Amino acid sequence: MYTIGQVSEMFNLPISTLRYYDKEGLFPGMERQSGIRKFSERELEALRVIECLKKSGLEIKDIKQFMAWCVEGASTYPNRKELFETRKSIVEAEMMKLQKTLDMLKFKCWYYETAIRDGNEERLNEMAPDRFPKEIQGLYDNAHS
Amino acid sequence: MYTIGQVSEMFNLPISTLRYYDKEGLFPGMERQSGIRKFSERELEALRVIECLKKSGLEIKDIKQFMAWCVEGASTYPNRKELFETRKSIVEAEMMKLQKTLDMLKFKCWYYETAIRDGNEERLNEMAPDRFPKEIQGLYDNAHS
DNA sequence: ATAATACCTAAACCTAACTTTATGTCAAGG
DNA sequence: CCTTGACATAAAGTTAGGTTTAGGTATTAT
Repeated sequence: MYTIGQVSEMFNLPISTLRYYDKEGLFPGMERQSGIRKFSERELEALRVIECLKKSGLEIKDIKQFMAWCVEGASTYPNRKELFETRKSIVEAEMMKLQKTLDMLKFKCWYYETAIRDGNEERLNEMAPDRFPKEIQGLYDNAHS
Repeated sequence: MYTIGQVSEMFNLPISTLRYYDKEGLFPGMERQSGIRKFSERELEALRVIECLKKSGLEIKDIKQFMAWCVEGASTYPNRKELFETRKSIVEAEMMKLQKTLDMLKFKCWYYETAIRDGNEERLNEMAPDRFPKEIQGLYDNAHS
């Protein structure tokens, strides 16, 4: 059993955030001893799931729904599975977008390295994309597709 | 030359967003004809960079700074290059975090598939992580590291 | 000529996810 | 005893990144 302060340290989250999560119903049925929250292993796992679902773009109110399903029991397994399948697809799509972003950033790094070497952007701006070095062309194409 | 409505369609961005970006100084020196914005190829490329930098987590005010550097000329090439290098590192770190998130989501998909087959979570909850199927163990380890 | 469109501005409004503030309880140490 | 530190609550405040509203201008179609 952990106090809010210990959990705050363990997860590197402000105490105010943990209290906010609790208020929003993200720890249904958390124990208390004379008003003081007692975080058990169940709440720590909840917190891991919260961080995962948040990162996947899920809103607090929908995380609350998931936690409510967990309390409801075996009948909600399909709901929970579908939720994770959906978040998985969303994160996969997000990673592809981020890869494009990354390719654009790498292209721009090359662009400015070249501009610094040249002292200006004239040569770059007159260069057709198919005259870029081959690996840069790949970045450029992916970033602009 | 394009009107704000055309650019809105091309980039699938609300007109209000384009005007907001302009107000925030993200299109320095954009042309106007009797008050009406004229988006040139320069602004379209700016917009591509804006979307890229936004996705990398950069704030509007810092994107404005970058646009100001572009106006300033060749002396700011090093600043611009460093900005892109930094964003690149940040996006790379972000992708690793997202990969962990994804592994957690995949693990949970397997978990609920199994729970549905078993009808309950008892067997799962008594199973030590090293008894998970091999590919699931990999996901679990990465997600919990 | 009038009505629909597409543009313009300034300023108010919105939302999620926290964070801060003000106030209070309680246990342990000096 | 009294101060310090960790906990508690309710309610107000914050922030970024837009969006909406209210009011106006200018061009085009009927």
